[in-house]
Amino acid sequence: MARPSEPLITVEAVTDAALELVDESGDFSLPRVAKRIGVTQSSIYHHVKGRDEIVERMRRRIIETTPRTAVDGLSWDDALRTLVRAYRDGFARHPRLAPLLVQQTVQDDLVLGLYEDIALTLERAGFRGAEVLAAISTIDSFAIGAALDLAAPDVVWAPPGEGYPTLSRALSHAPAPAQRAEEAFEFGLDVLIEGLWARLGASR
Amino acid sequence: MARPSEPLITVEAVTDAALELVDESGDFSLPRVAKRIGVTQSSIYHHVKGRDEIVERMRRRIIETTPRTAVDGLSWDDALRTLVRAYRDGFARHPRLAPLLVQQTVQDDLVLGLYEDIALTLERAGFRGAEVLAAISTIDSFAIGAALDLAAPDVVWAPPGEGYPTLSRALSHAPAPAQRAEEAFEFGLDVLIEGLWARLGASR
DNA sequence: TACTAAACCGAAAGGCTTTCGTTTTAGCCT
DNA sequence: AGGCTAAAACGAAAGCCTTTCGGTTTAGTA
Repeated sequence: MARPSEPLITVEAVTDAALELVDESGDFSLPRVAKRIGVTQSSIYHHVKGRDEIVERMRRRIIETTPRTAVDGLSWDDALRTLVRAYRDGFARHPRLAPLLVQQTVQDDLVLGLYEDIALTLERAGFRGAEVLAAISTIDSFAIGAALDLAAPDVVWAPPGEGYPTLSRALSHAPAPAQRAEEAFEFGLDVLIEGLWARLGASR
Repeated sequence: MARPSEPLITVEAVTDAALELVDESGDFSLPRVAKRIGVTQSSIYHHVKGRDEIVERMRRRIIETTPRTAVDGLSWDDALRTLVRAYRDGFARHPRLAPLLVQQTVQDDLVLGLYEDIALTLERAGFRGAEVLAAISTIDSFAIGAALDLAAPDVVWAPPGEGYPTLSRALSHAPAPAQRAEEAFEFGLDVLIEGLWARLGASR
C-alpha cells in the first residue's frame, strides 16, 4: 500500500491503543499496537520516534486527563493534599502503567508544572531552600510508591504461613485489595502532612 | 562439550554475574550472563528456571546481605528508623536493581521477616488493627519510592527552562545527586516518623 | 553392569525493536 | 502545468532477546 490520502493512524491512536494494551495485559509491544490499529509495525515509526516516545506520551496522557485543580484559596496543607491526590489519581486510573513509567526518566514538561505547584505550596507553608527540594523528593517517593502499590497484585499481602504472627494479625484487618490501597494512601498522606507540620514547628 | 566432572557454574555465580551486569548497565540478559561466566545460554537453564528466578534471587541477595539488625533495646521510633534504613540500604548498594524488582511480584519469604519486624514495632508504638497495615503500606511506598529515586538519573532534577521559578530556586540549593537522594531520604524518614507520632496523639 | 539424572553444547523457534528500500500520494514552487 | 520534496504506507530483514529441544558425556545408584 502506498501513502493514503488521509493518514490511517495518528499519534493519539497509537497512544490510545498502547494504553489499552497496558490496562489489559500490563504491557504493550509495537506488533500488538500495530495489529490493534490496523497497520504494520513499521508504519508506527512515521508517527513516533520509537517505543520510548509511546511511553512518554502515555505519561503525559494520564497527567493531561487529570483535571488541573485550582489551589489558590486553600490552606497549604489542603493544597498539598489536593496536588498529591491529583498526581496519584492519574496513576490510579491506569495502575499497570506505573511500572513502565518508573523504568524511564521523565522527559515531559507537564510533570514539571505539577512539581512547580508543589514547590510553591511548600514555600507558602514556610519551607526554604534545600528543604523544599527534600520535601518534594519525599512526596514524590511516596506518590510513586503508592502508585506501584496499586499495580502490585496482593501477593505480598496474602496471609503468609506461620512465623509472622504480628503481620498476620495486621492482615486479618485488611479490607478488599483496591480499598486497602486507597485507605493506605489516605493514611500515608495524613502522616506525611502531619510530619511536615511538625517539621515546620521544629525549625522555628 | 559433555557433562563436566564438576559443574562449571552455580546458581550463585549466575546471580553474581547478573547483579554485576545490572550495576554496570542497568539491565541484564541471559546471553550476557552466559558470556560472563563462560557457558552458553542454554546451560543456565540447568541451574535456574528462567529469567524471573534470577531476578528473585537478586532480590533475596540484597536482603540477605543486609545485616539483620537487633532492634530490641531501642525506642519504637529509633527501631523503625533502623528497619527502614536497612530496607533502603539494600537497594542503595544496587540502585539500578530497583526498577527490575518493582516489575515483578515478591515471591521471597525473607522480605516477610522484615515486614514482621516492622509490624511488631508499630504495635509497640501503639498502633492497632487496620492502622498497622496502613502504616506498613506507607512505609513500604516511601522506601520503594526512595530506592527508585536513587536509580533515577538526575534529569527530573536538572534545572528546567523558564516558567518554573519556585522549582528552579529549590533546585539551586541541590547538592550532588547521590547526596541529594541521601538527604532527601533522611528528611522523608523524619517526616514520616513525626507524622506517625502525631497520628498516635490524635487517636488518644 | 546397566540405568537414570545432571550438565554441557549447538541449533532453532518465536518473540521483540528498529532500520531500510520501495511505492504512491499531497502540497508547494516556479 | 510540471516537477520536487516530504509524508505515509508496506514488506523484508537485521539483531536483539527468552526459552526449548536433541545430542553427548559423565556421575551416581541399584
